[in-house]
Amino acid sequence: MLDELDRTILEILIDDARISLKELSQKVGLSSPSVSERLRRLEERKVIRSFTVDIDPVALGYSLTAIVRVRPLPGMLHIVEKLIKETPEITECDKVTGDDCFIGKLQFRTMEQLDTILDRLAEKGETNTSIVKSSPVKRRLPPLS
Amino acid sequence: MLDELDRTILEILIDDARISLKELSQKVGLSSPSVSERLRRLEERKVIRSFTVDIDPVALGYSLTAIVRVRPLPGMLHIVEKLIKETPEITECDKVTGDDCFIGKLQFRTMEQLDTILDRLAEKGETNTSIVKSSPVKRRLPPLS
DNA sequence: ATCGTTCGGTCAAGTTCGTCGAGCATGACA
DNA sequence: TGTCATGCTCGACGAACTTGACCGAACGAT
Repeated sequence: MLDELDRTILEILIDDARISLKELSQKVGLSSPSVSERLRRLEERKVIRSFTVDIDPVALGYSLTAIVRVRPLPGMLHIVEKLIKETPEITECDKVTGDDCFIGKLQFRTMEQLDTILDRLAEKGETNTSIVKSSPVKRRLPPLS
Repeated sequence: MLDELDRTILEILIDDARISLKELSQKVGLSSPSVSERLRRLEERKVIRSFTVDIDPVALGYSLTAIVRVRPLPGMLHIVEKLIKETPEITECDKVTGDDCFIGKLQFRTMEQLDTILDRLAEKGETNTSIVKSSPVKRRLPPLS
């Protein structure tokens, strides 16, 4: 499915997606056309979803993060889902099993802003909010094995 | 702090971090040395944390995701934190205010694997697990404004 | 066993790209 | 008004990428 070379390539790209093909090919011990072709195939197979940039929310002024669980009031499920999608400060949200229906991450600048956003949600469901104090595990990949 | 051009550059890079300087500079209407310099400064200022690649966990065999909340037993906080960090299937984890102390995301292949991981955690704290059914909001950035 | 095909790989060429230095426009300020 | 800092463009040169031709190993069918 993914051979040793592919894994090496991915690990290098996770750290620096803008590395040149030449340097990348030297690190993995292949020629640059070969690596180029492997990259093409990894993208084609959707192993690589995209090359992107990791931006620090703090640098954008979003110095606070919260995790919000939402349990929509009866009949409100679709309205809540729409509201969540339309709230740009909610930067990710999953629909889950269990009592809570949605669990989302919220980036915000001030408590006042948090309050405003939660007020809107609270009209349509029960919310439960936790402020993030630190992130012991930063986003990482599970083992590539 | 971040002018219009910087925002445009970032938006383009979010979609394609491997775009050439030349093409990027054409899109933003600057010369390539200028864009190169802006990129350098965005990295220097840590607005850009890194260029990376977005890999589909499903392509790695991790077809299931769960969100786990953990409330360590008295005295177990540091042990739980260590355990979480050492569990590679936990791909992100925040320490939060409220009843739960940790909220993490878990990628796994089979229910059996989930069970094994949760068993280990349950020795040291109370856990509450929700299986992800869908992701209405995929990872995105808050407004760059 | 041998032939043909496919799948990765290399190499070399031509082209494209990035970087560097020089020079120019603008605005802040003594 | 002169000076300086900043941020830009331009052009040239060296570096990197893409493309096409070719090679060899693995493998299935005859």
